[in-house]
Amino acid sequence: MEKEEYTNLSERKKRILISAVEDYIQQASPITSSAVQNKFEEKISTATLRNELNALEAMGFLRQIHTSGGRVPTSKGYRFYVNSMMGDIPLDKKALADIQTLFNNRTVYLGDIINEIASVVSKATNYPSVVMLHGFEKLVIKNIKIIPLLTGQALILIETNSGVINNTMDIKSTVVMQTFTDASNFLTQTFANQTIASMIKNMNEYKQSMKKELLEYKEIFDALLKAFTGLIEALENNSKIISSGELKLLENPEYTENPEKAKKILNVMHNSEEMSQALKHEVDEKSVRFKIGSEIPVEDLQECAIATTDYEVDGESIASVGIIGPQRMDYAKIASALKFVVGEFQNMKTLQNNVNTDEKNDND
Amino acid sequence: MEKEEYTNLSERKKRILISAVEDYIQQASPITSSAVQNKFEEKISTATLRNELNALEAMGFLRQIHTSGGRVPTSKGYRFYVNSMMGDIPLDKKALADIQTLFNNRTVYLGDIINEIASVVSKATNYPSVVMLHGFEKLVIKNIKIIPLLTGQALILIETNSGVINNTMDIKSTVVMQTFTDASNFLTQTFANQTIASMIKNMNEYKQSMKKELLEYKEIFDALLKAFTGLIEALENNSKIISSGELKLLENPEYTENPEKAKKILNVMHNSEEMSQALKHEVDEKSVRFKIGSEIPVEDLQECAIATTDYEVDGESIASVGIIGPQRMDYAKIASALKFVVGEFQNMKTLQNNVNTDEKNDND
DNA sequence: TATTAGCAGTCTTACCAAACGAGTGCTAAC
DNA sequence: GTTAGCACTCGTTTGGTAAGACTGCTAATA
Repeated sequence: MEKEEYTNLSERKKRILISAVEDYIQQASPITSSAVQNKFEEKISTATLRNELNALEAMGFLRQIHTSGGRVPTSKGYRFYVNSMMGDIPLDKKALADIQTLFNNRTVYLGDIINEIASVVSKATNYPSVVMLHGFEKLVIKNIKIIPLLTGQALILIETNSGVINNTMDIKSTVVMQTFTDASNFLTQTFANQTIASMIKNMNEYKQSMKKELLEYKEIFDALLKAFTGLIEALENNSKIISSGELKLLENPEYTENPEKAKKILNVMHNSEEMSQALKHEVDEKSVRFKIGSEIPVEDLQECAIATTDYEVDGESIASVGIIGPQRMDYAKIASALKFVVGEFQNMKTLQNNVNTDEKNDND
Repeated sequence: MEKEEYTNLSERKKRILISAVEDYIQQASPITSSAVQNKFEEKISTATLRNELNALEAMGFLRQIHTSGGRVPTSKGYRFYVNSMMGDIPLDKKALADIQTLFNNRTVYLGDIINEIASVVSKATNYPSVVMLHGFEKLVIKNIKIIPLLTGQALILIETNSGVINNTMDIKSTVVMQTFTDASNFLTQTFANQTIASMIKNMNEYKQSMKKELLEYKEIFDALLKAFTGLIEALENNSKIISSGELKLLENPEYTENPEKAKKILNVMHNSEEMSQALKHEVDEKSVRFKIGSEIPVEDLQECAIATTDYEVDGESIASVGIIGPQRMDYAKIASALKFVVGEFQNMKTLQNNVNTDEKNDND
């Protein structure tokens, strides 16, 4: 349907529309016929441009706020611009080099990695970023270690194919050290190369059919199970949104002039229900996807645009990574930055996993 | 000097000033003679109040923006109010109960604890919070564990008297498992009950004088030393500010009407040099300290007020915890919330440390 | 001497009208 | 199909006025 409408557009109309949208993205003030004239490569009068802009408005790509005030792109206008740009993503070497300085690749914990993704994405795009972990259970377990602390707690470390997950459990002081080592080995042997989801599913079964000599692990199993179901519940309920750079919204005139709008958006950003709606997308081939204005199924974001991509590990999507900004955003730059940053994180993980992925388990 | 000036104030002037400041804190609009009249317990005419307010203005406690527009407290006015209030901090049971729901006491890592303090303080006070770690090296080491991961890195876990510090180091794949266990035990035996500072100082010496049979630890020592000096440098340079709830600034009319001001403040909040200046204070007995307006030695914060307190472990101040807001803030409520929240964190730590602090080291 | 009523003076805010100007739509000519 | 030119629209700025909120001051009062 979109495609058909676009065929109505003459080549020149297309170029004019692109010029117009680009002008608005840069200037943040309504597009006038003379502004387009300055930007446009061919010699063409403002009167002709007015005719063309008028036609584009009639087709729904542009919109006038008031008669004498220039035009502004509609969501449809931005959508056309984005579709026409998506082929050639500019990879500005200088910019990529700048982004590279933002990385800190000493993180091993999944939580830290997610935070770091959010932080780097926001810095690289200059917009608030959001990361939602949705594929936590799909992570593949590589190694499990239970490490007792002096405080009466124990640290549960689960190495996965995407970083280390950690949680704590309370322990009885009667449990002796050897038990933890044995339990770690047993857990690793039992669950290695399973997903978190299947570990949780199987753990109950194992516990039932447990032989006598392993009964001492029961306490640990129980605590572990509790810790993990708790973690997953927490992720599914509230805390699964990680965001960064909220303040960058205030760098854009549309929000400094109207802080109420910014507040609304930032509120939605912390509502996991709505953000989940906003970030959701059909499976398709594109690595970076845009939702523009009315395309976003969340009331308070319909004046915004959202760019999203997936953080994938071993081909599985673990998290959605996105940024939120005004519709007037630099789509090309954002697409390339987002793609690059998330790609780098994926590469980092892949490299690390290859280091000694086939080394045998060594918990003792 | 302050005290002397205050003695010039009649009892009634003091009460009027307190009424006036309170009114402004609640209403956020200039104090008028009739507003004070409504608030004031005694029957007193607006004309008399005008005389009194005029006198208070002459003494520098209040200030008029323009002739016909009511008055606003000066920094000195707020200071008087704060000093006169500091005796009786109200402990609203309901509010404290609300705050208590914000705690999540399953954190074991120092970094997470610091983040959590920032987060809870901000939620409890409704202002942006800042935590600066300044006493990292004063932490006392309890236990050291080096845990190899499958990715060719090793996790360094240092249990201290205030949570676990973690860092990573790269390892050669030739190092065998037993070495890590032995090294952990050796490190713990060597450095337990020393501070981080003295560990770093002594580590080099130990390395020099190391016996032959311990030479295999050298690699680990080197990596460890590198990891730790790196961590400390990072803390001392840039990343030592943890903040939370920046957006809450926009809930106050002084900043929604003037987002530029908010941006300025938020910028300063991420400048460790300036924040360090702003949070610094003389050693004194007070648990919560206020700096008001001109008392803050940072240009861009001179329209603000800052409340700070120390996060202490075993009597040593580890971090400064503070909030930033307009001078028109609810000082009493903030003092009690800040004191309560940080106090709870301190208690939590103390309890945990007491659980099995005298249990012997158990790394194998 | 302290308090108060009353009033004049000051300054802000709201409102309105006029002038301005940026930008459009339309028409007529090319 | 393109363009120059002009009338028109509508937001923005400016200036000027009226209303309202407070204050400072003065003079009367207890």
